[in-house]
Amino acid sequence: MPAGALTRFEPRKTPVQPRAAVTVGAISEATIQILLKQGVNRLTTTRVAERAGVSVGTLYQYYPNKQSLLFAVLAEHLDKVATAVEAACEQARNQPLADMIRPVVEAFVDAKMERIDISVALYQIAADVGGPALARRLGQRSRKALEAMLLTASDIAAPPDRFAVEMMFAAMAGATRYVLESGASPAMIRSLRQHLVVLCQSYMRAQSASLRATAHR
Amino acid sequence: MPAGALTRFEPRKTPVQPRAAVTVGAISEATIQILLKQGVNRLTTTRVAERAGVSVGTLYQYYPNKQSLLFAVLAEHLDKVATAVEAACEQARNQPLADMIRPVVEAFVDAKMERIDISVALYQIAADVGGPALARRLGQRSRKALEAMLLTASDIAAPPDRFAVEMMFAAMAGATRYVLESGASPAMIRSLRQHLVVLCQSYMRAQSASLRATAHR
Amino acid sequence: MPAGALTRFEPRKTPVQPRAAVTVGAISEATIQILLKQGVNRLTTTRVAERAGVSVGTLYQYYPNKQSLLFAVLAEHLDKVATAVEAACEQARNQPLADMIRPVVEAFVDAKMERIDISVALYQIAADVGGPALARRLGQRSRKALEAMLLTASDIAAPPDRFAVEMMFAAMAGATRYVLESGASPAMIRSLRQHLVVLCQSYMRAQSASLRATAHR
Amino acid sequence: MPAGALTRFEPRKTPVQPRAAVTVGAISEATIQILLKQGVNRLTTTRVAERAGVSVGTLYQYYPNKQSLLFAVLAEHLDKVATAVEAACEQARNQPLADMIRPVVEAFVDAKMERIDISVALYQIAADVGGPALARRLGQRSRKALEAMLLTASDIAAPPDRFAVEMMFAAMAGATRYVLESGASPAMIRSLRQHLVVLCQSYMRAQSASLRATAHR
DNA sequence: CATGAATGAGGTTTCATTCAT
DNA sequence: TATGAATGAAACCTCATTCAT
Repeated sequence: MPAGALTRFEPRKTPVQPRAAVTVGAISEATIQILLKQGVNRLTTTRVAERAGVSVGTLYQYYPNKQSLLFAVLAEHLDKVATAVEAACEQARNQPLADMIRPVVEAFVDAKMERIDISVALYQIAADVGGPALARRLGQRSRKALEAMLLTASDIAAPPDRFAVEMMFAAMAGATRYVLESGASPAMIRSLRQHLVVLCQSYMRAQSASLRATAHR
Repeated sequence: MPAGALTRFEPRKTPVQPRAAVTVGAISEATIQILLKQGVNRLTTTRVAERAGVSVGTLYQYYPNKQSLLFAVLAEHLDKVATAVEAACEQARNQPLADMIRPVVEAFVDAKMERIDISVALYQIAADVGGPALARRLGQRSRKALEAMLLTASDIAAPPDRFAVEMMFAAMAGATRYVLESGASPAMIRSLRQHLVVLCQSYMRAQSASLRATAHR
Repeated sequence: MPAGALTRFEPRKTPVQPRAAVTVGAISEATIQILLKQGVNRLTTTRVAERAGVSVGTLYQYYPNKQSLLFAVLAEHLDKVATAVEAACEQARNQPLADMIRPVVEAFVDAKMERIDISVALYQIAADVGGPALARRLGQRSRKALEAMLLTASDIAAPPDRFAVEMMFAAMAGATRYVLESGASPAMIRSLRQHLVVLCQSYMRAQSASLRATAHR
Repeated sequence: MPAGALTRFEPRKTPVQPRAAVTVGAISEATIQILLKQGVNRLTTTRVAERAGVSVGTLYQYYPNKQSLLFAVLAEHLDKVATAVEAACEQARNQPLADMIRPVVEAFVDAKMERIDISVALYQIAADVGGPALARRLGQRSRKALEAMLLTASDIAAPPDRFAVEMMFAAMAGATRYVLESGASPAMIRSLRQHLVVLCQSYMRAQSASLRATAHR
């Protein structure tokens, strides 16, 4: 996906009247439902409209094409996740490394799990619709928040470098995806939370330790 | 994708005659090429056949339907990766933990990067064709090999548990995917290799360390 | 288009209030603009209304349907042309044939060229909206005016017959259309004027000359 | 229509097998029939295919889109007319002006009238599909043939200039169109033939006479 | 009167798959 | 066995028109 291609998916018009806002919400929700119950291949604009209780024409008043609909749903979800991570990073400043990582990781997992259905549904459409590009955008936002937070860690001389933070985030996302696509039982989710905390803590520690050694010399 | 759904995608017949093998190879390669140059949405059986230099009819002699074709291509790739990981695990037995992890991680990354084009192309179709299920299958194979290897580690009392190994693998796969979908410049790939080694080593160390502590007491 | 079909297109009501007249004018103008800038295929009632600065609902207050709108615009234009020709015929009575033809032809060309944009735009919709029938109506009006004028020609015994006059008019319209659809540069328009004068003069002369010869014998 | 836009309409593949040739012919004919019996607005690709006795899919094997179908039908017709005019011009060389004009005009009218249905049908689609551009192309071909012929006229010093020839052709086409769209009874067609001969003869005579006068001086 | 959200029939086009040659 | 013309269901999307506000 070339840079800037994301603009193609912008919604057609923002609903102003209350009636319209309801309609748009119903369409979003219908999209998720169909994705979950029927799968991407059976996701058609007609079916979405039908389930949302409106006509296709109405759907196309708000989204210029099918992709923009999927894009909007995906973007909204990713935005929520990124926002949750950012908030957690804000909260967790000025603490030892391990105490920073834990709440952030937990915030990420919790945000993903709040609407498990949505999370699972959206993996299916990420491939079309510029999913990678969106994911990268989300990754960058989170990375910045993480970096800012790590600068305030009370027990390390220098924070891990930019790439390490990206790696951590990508690893976290990958493991979460794996669990979600494997069924995501409550037990698994609990394990995921705990293991991801350990994984991120030890990785960050490893990346910053060497720097601290250098700094102390 | 419900369990057992994978059998639906098996190819129609295994080519034994040399001519047939060539044809099948050409079709596979054509699939990748089109995926890369035109995207999933423009991947049609007719186009694949055309690029492979055969007629659609011939394509349908080897694959009962489009999904089975995609499935075959994806399965072949994942199989190569799993095999590479298994071989590395075999090789790396009876060594300290860190010296085990490194070659295995590197084997994984290298297997993925050997045909970057294929890896990238296949992310696009994974959703359609039972990708998650296949990935899980791959994950299990690799996990078994890893577990067997870890049992022989010379410097830990007890290996990380099953879930931790799965986590590690999923994290590795997720980070790799992120890099591949971000463009995968040679520099990034090098960084990925190094960071993943550290990530996996420190995570495995963390998971086994506590056990060792317990064991030593 | 069957005879009588034109009545179906009459506008819904003639605006009497000044505000309404402004609205109707804006709608007409918007129709032309869209026709020119976007083409018939993108001419939608919504777009016309939008460009005219009113809502679709308002548009439908003045025109019962899309066709009636197009019809009105086309009819208005053709009416102006016919009126211009009639006026010229009125003015040019009681003169030698050649001196009659010239001002009438020039009046026709000038009427068409006064709003080149409209002329060009309307060729696009003529087919849909009973254009041929309207054109015939225009042709008849002009023919009558021409016949009346030709009866007063000072230098011929008998005027060309009815069919010849129709031919002349059709030929004039055809040549004008050709020039308009070829781009209608100022130079071409000048040439068109001159050549059409010659063409019509010589044709009319030819048609009436024989009669004169007969009459003189 | 911008220059070069015509290439967009080229047919998708030329039929080679006899079965395919039949199919293509049937599609063309069906297009004309629907145009005549139902009008442009009811001309849909589905309907064309249905009447041709094939499926829509088949239609799209030979024409990449609806426009290309219409374009092909129109182009074929115009080509026949141009060819007829060229042949007539070829035949009529080295004669007095009037004896040249007559057969050429008659050839044009006859070519148009050979399939009156097609001629009438096609006026409807000319507006889309680059009709003006095609008509211009036809005009140029005919003009060249006419110019070449006029150079051999035995009774004039210099032939009419390029623009005059174009005018004559456009006038002829316009008058013919008028008659066709007015119903084209046999009687009208006979009159049209005769009048157009006179019109063209007298116009060409008028345009070349002045030159002859110049030449004799 | 004006607005503009909603409607839904219907149009264009694609593409997996079959089967006569 | 290989071919590729034919199929037709089904997808996406548009737009003239209505009607509750």
